[in-house]
Amino acid sequence: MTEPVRVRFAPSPTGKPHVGNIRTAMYDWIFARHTGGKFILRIEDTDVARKKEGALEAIMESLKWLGLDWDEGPDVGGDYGPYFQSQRLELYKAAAERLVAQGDAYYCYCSPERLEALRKEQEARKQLSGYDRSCRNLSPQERAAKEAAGIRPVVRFKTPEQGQTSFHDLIYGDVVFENNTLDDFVMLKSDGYPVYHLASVVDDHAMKITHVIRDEGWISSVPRHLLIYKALGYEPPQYVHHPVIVGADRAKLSKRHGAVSLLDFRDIGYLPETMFNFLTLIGWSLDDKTEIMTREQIVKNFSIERMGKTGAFFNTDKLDWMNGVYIRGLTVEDLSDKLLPFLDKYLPPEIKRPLDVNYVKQIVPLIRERINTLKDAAAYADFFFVDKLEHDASKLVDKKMDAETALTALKSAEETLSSLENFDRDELENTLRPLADDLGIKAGQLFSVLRVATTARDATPPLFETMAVLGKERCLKRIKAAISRLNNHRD
RNA sequence: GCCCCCAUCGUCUAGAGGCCUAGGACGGCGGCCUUUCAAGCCGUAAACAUGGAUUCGAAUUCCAUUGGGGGCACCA
Repeated sequence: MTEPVRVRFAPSPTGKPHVGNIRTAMYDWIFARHTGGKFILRIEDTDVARKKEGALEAIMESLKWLGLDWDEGPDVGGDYGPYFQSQRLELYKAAAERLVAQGDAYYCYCSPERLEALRKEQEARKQLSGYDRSCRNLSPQERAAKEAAGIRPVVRFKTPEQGQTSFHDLIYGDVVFENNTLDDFVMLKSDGYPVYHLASVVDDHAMKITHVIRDEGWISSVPRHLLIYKALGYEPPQYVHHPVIVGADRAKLSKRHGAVSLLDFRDIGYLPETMFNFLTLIGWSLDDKTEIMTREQIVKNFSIERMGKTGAFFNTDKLDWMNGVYIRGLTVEDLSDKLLPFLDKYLPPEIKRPLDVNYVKQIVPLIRERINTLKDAAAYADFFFVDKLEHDASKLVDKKMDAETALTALKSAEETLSSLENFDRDELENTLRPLADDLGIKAGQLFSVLRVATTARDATPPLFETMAVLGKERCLKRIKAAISRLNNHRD
């Protein structure tokens, strides 16, 4: 019988998680849900210096926004807590001391200065090879002297100098390392905090983690982990390393690649379902054609075997397209609700708040297939809200028309429209098409002038619908304004 | 310098020896629809890094080379 799957997302609280970090969490979560296992959130806060205020909140917020709920973690607890490594220091210390007692580790009293000098020298010789093991065989007397001098030691692992360490990665396959390419790495710092290698091994074992899913960059530290597992007599987990997301320069994604935090995408108006779908598709595919998938479909069909091993670029063009697909799939009600806070935030400040929900609902069908992010709506639809339009005289006069004709058209339109009773889409069309005939111009020409007059734009949703939503009063006012603008311009 | 990983259209990918004159998607280009802009639909250009080897047959296997990425911290 196989044990139930337990996977963990183990971020260190150093900032807002970017899409690469979060994709790892997604694979964890999807795999857990797919197998009916548990998804655990563990905070690796063992580096006091790098810890950032608000990072924990940002991590949880990111996960929640994407719908990645955790079964055990800092806030919800669980049988294997605590879930902050800073609260598990005794465990790491005990493990380290045990390894020292067993002869698999030793105390090292080398000063940071000495290590720094050593590294410098190795770099100069182009022979980086790690710690020189000078404390590996200190005599009891030597050690006592160092202790007496008040030096707080670190604990280093006694890496075998021969043999090899290998493992089978579920994505990358078999990987072999020569032990003599590894050094005696630090497990426990002098401040009593563990280093990642020790802490993650101790915790993964204590928390009964079955699969370690993390990015490819960790492959090179697996042998260290394996060595610790072996010394401690623990069974190692299955390893699942996945490729990273890269920036435009093909280097691993990081802060310097711009706005890549997941929460930034939320704030620009990408939908969580878009991000979920899109991010899984970087590095995983269902088949040779399926791209738009619900969370349920992904969970149901997910498999590690179908994950790739090549680093991938985060293509925002495709993301925009996909977000558009999801936006168009929303009901008017739903999209209106989602749009409201974005309109509120990004529409010009002089527009009266609160915005009229029912008015927004009328606008939504007109802009739905014209926006790719929720934020786009404000810039696209502001003419529905602003009070005074700034007409561009050159736009008012269509290329195929002179100012005189445009003016005449606007005046006739104003006169005709003012007598309309319903001012709905059909009535507008039934009135304006014949009007173009009467004026002796093409329908398109008339529509063009009216479009600019009523919206100050040359690209808008369909004219009749737009005018109907704007309403008779507002349209007539704007047409009048356009007429006087043209008059002034002519003089 | 040493170690590890990777390599199909511009991008994300399908492809696990013959189904590949390499499929899909985004983006590009052309067209249709059309009152503008979109959306939608149709079409089109575009890739197996290179060299060997194995095989009747290789994008698929093996070995080099080249290129890219990562690691070699009292960071994770």
